[in-house]
Amino acid sequence: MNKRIFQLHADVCKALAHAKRLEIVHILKDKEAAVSEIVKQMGIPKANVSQHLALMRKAGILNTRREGLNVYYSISSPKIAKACNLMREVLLEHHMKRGHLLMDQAQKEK
Amino acid sequence: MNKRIFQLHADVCKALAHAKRLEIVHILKDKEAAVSEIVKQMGIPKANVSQHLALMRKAGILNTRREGLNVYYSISSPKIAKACNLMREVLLEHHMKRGHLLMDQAQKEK
DNA sequence: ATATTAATTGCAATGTTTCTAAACTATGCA
DNA sequence: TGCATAGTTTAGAAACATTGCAATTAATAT
Repeated sequence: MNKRIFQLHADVCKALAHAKRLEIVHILKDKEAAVSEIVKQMGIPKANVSQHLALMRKAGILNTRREGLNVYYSISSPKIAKACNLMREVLLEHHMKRGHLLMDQAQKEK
Repeated sequence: MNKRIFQLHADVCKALAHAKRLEIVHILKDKEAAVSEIVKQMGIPKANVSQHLALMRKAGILNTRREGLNVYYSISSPKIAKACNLMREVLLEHHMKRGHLLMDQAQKEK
């Protein structure tokens, strides 16, 4: 196995390895959205959203298209959504097994 | 959608987001291996391998078992291997499409 | 031209990750 | 016990990532 492939693969993983970016992927999972729409749904500064979008675009995860004032982002491959779902299943398996009841923990915060 | 789930998901992604860790996952993909076996295959310091293994174990990606002097690591869920394969396909699609011929680049190095 | 709205970029501050080297723990055996 | 082998942990330095804020670019309309 070629070590360069592991590095490229790691770059894709890194691009997904952030809660806000996974939230963006979730927002885009079945329809494109303009930056301002994503900002509205996430409630964080536009500059920060833009930075995360640029990073994922650079990693080949998102595509972009301008229409007038708006820039629309979309997921570039359905396989990314599938990979995300598989990983979510893994984490649910593990955290449920260990008695980490996600819903209970969720109630302790914002 | 609960924001905590995105954080947990990001934690799993982070645990995979490193070339050496993906190489370890590849080594373990269909059989367990002792630390010294992984060290031999990778050619990097044992302490460093141990750190990466501990990180993935903490993230729930690897399981561990001691037998005498040796500690054997294995992948805890086949879904992780599947998720890795999907992601690898995505990266191959994207890099091939763009004329980044991986094999050519590979010949320039070790 | 100027103004307006949408989005991106540069930069500094802060926090996180990775690595090496050395110290340490665990097991087995003479 | 003492010693060797296998693994882990710690400490500290360097590299990298994240964020907010201000400045900037882009498109459009007046």
